[in-house]
Amino acid sequence: MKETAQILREKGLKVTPQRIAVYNMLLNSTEHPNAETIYRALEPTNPTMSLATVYKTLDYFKQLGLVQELNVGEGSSRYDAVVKCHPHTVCMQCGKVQDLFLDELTEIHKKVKEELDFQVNCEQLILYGICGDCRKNKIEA
Amino acid sequence: MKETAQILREKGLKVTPQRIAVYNMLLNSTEHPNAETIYRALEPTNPTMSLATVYKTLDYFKQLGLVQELNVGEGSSRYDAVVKCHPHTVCMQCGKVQDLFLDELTEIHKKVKEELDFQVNCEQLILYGICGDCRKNKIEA
DNA sequence: CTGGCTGCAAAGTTTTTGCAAAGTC
DNA sequence: GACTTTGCAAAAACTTTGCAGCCAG
Repeated sequence: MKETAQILREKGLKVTPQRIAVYNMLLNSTEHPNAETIYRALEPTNPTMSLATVYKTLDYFKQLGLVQELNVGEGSSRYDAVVKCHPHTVCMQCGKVQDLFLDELTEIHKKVKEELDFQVNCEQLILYGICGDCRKNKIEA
Repeated sequence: MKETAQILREKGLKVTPQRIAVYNMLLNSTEHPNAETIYRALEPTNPTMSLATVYKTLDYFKQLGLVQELNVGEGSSRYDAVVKCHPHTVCMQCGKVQDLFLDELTEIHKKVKEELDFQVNCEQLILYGICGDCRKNKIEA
């Protein structure tokens, strides 16, 4: 696996501890954290880290295609280091956000192009519902 | 067509000029306005209308299923009086947001249920791209 | 060194809240 | 008349900005 430092350098960014920390946190997490969550996770190990830097860093990363911003209807944006367009499920009970990969979407792109003359670049599909765990807990309760 | 006043009454809401105005504006527009836009559109005819009331009204409507909130990645939320879950296209050039109806999504719901044990209630599919008009203008320019 | 990066605090946006006055039923 | 709803202003929540000092290359 490529070094985070090298990836940043290739994108023309200076390599700083803050940037490495943010990117690694996103790579090693599946929870799609928001800026605040990233900040709080990194604060203990990077005592000088500031929330503004997290925002600035995420903004750079987003523009350089290193991360994807995701808004599932909460107040704040979540971030995902998986950059390729892919759907997400959002559990309306526990709030968990999970990745998902579906082939069916390419067909939809084609159809929309033909029928509406709309050229799709990227899509965001958010499936709201109740995850298996929460359904189980509901029945037990 | 059912009277707006009657719809509100059936939902257990008191009928006020502000609520009628907001709901009618959403019904008669296809632009998926945000709270600010609604407010500015109604201000001339409803001089006492306030932005806070627009927000409160939209919040009631959302909870009662009269409108749908839509976040396409701008700072603010847009609102749609078409309540049934349906996809939207967002033109990355002109910003236009359009409705779309696709049957393919029911299949996706079924697949996600079977493979991930995730029960989908509602989905939000946003297709980002360039609309026909903008592509035409680009070629001409 | 030098230009980009950080961290702070202040400001900007969007949305929510508290409460007195007004309006609905 | 009882109880909501409104509108104002203040506050909250999230994000961006300005700038002095710091750090990577």
